[in-house]
Amino acid sequence: MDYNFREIEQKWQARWAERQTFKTREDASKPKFYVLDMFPYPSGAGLHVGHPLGYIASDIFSRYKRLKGFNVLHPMGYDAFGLPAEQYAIQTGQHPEVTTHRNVARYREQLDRIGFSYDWDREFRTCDPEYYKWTQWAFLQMFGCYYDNAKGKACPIEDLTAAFEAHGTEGIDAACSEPLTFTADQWKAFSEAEKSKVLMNYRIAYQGESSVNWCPALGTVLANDEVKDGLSVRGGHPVEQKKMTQWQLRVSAYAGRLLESLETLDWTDSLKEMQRNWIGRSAGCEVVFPVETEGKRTDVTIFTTRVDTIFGVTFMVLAPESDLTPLLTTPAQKAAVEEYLAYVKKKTERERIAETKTVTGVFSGSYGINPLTGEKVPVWISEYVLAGYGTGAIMAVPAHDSRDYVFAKKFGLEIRPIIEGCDVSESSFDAKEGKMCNSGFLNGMDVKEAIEAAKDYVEEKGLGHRKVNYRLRDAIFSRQRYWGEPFPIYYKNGIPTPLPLDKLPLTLPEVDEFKPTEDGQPPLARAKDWTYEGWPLETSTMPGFAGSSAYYLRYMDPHNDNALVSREADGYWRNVDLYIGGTEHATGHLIYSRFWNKFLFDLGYVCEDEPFRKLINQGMIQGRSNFVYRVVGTNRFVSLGLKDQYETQEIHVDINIVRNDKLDLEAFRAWRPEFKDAEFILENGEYICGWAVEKMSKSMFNVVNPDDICNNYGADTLRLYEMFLGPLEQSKPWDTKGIDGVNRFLKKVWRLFWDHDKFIVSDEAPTPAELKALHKLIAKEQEDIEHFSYNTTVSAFMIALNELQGCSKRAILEPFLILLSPFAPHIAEELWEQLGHSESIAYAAFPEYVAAYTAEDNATYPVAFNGKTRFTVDLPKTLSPAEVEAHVRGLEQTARYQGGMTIAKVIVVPGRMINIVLKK
RNA sequence: GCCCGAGUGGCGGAAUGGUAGACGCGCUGGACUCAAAAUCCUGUGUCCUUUAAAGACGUGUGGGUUCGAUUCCCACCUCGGGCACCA
Repeated sequence: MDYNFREIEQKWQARWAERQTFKTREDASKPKFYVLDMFPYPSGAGLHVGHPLGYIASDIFSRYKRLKGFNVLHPMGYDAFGLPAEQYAIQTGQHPEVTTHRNVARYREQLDRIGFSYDWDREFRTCDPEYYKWTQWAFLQMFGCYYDNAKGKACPIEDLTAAFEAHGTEGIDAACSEPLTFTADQWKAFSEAEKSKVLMNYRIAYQGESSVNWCPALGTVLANDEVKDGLSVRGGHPVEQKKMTQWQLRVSAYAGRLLESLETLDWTDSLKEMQRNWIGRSAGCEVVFPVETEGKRTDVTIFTTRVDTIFGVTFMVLAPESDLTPLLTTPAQKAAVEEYLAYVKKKTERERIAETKTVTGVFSGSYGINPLTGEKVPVWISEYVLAGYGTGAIMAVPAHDSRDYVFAKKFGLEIRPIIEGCDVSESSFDAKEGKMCNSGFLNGMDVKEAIEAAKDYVEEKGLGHRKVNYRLRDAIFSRQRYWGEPFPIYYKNGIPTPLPLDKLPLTLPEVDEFKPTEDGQPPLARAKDWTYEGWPLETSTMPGFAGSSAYYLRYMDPHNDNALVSREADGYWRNVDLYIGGTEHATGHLIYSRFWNKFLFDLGYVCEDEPFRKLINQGMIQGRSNFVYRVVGTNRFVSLGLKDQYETQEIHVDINIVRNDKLDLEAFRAWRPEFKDAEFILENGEYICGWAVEKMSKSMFNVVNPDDICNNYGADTLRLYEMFLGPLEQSKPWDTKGIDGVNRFLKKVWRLFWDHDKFIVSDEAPTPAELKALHKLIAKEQEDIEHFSYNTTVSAFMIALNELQGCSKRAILEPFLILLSPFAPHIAEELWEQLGHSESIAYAAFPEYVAAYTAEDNATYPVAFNGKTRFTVDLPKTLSPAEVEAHVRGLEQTARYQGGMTIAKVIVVPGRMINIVLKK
């Protein structure tokens, strides 16, 4: 019998489904292990060979953990709301649900061929109303909560209103959009609308004004990645910055906790670093500078991390968008300032970022007073100060801040060094080192010392206070689009009011078109009767990350209609033990999920503070493109080795008509009409193509479809080969050339059991050498899988097979199949069954490793003289280093290699190496 | 500009202080075959040498630590990734 992978793979995929081999239940008798892939967005293009890389790795780990006796949760589903389906709908008029359904079916078909051990009973899509009910539910929870800084957690908004009733804002320490102050009496006197507005300032899900990319032509807000060079990516329409009221999530309230608990996670350092940068903690000081405008005094609070340099302040700068800008502009400067503001407003976010080299600004006419020195300094307005960070105002110290320096040079402002011996003639001195000078009481101190001393001083004198700022912004949560979760909010007398929980899910309404309305309303405004009890419902929808923020919780209990996840299921599965996915989600999904989870944790709905304990980022699989070289102006194509003799043009050629870089000439002529009469300049009778590693994409003709690999080599070969390609976390090119190696390996495995039509497995006792090969493999596989070094595990299989050549003994082959089964489950199941087992190999016991079989009695020591190996010697492993040394010193060869020198010392590395150090 | 990560045969890669190049691809020669495919066996870092033995060189470059460095330290070069007026 031959290794008929097609038959075997079909048979076992059907059988796993039929027998529900991978159905998972809570089982208190077993330790749990939750393995999760970042679920895919089902695009119209289907999967290419790069997509399943992470899925294969997680599947191997899942199967391995099952063999180790764990109860493994390994689910899959789809992130199905999103822009591409909607855009396609706008163009074709097809309902996004239809295209999404079609794409999901195609993905499922492709995934099924690879033989994953998912529990498909737990599958759901983020666009299923039964699921997005819980996305809406979570939103309402956030709407109903505020963040109490003193308690360090989210609390019901009722606690806050009770406090307002009792004593107004006195003693409240809550995360808010802007600080408010009122008394209990004032609160009681507020109208319903005013109260609602005040509470919005505190809610975790709130409506607030923020600056967004607005595209008038498309009538929608666009995300930053949908805008390029000030134009919309789709359509090329101009995009402007506009202040709009949007739903937002108060992620910033969690900045400190998101940063701190990074320490507890088993993620790569680079990923944690990316999140740290994104959260951007900076500890500094807020200081009040009184500013005089035409005799009027305004207190301006600035934020700085370098209070120590306050004696070097020679001017101040306001952000153009700051509320203070109009207040501090003198009549004399009014025209100039307004002109500048108009100029700034015209620029898009992109242009502002792109033109960081050009320095712009205008003088306000006002002067601030340095609270430490009493000195008067001019107040400028410049776009290099951001309204959204700190207080939107800074003190400028050009001698010790490079941005202030450039600004001072451009506008001829004073640069005053306050660190001894630094040279500021060419650039500022930003380093936090040196001794202070020209700085009053700070003189003579080291910079680090001075920072603390200055902070203490400012606080003592009541001039300011210590302050920690974060760069992390609140997440804008509404989109003017159709294909997303509707907000469970209606407007009663214009006041945003939550829908009652028993009205969830609020399902997406039908609309005649998926575009915004003519007057710029979101698509949901087209729906008939989009109201609740006669009041209008919110017409924007939630963004893509809403549905993916808590999906890992839903897999624990996917059919529960009473809760996102039951207490029991959550208590059993807790959180994800291993999460595999790409780095591109480092500052999106992986921040939002952590925030979402922490919020639910605060409310007691989940038992773990962090969602993903260990995270592995699989690398990208790039494409390997092939080229042909056309002699310029002709239809002649020259082979790679001869192309330098001609003037040529490089042309991408479909990799499906190239094998081992050799072009199939007939297929090439048939590929495109213009190549029908192509002529070739061959070398050694063949046309050799050039190649390059590029992104896998249709336009490069280098897309490899996993279905083709499954047809030609089988899913087991695909799985092994994807792992064999290189380290999981590294980006690497796909090259189908090498796949024959692993395919050959599987054929050889088959032949251990079958000699043509004869099943040849015997019950003979294995030899010590065979046992040793097996146990070496057991040890290696365990070590490598735990470290996600799958490529070396595949190598270890190949080495073991070479050592076990011709061994058809049951006592060896049974454990060998178990070891192989996570990697190549179909062939392992088939042969396992042929050995007489009726139960699936998936739940066999991982073979135990017997140390005795891997330990050699003798070690072969290389003997080196001054580091150069001269000969080897076989010695029992049991010898102590001293005994080995004595033996080696006594050898005849040792004397021969000494060459008149004397032995200074002998270094023995037990079991590895002997080095004899010689001296004259 | 700042912060990470990586540089090893023709190619993917292995070795984390102890015989560099495991394993696989490709290539060489051979067996089987009328022939091809498939399969099996052999060799395969570079240089010197007719060949072999033996030797020298060899992990981006230059230094250092060490009996011994791909591995640790310093500087530089190249590539990849992330952040970027965040006061």
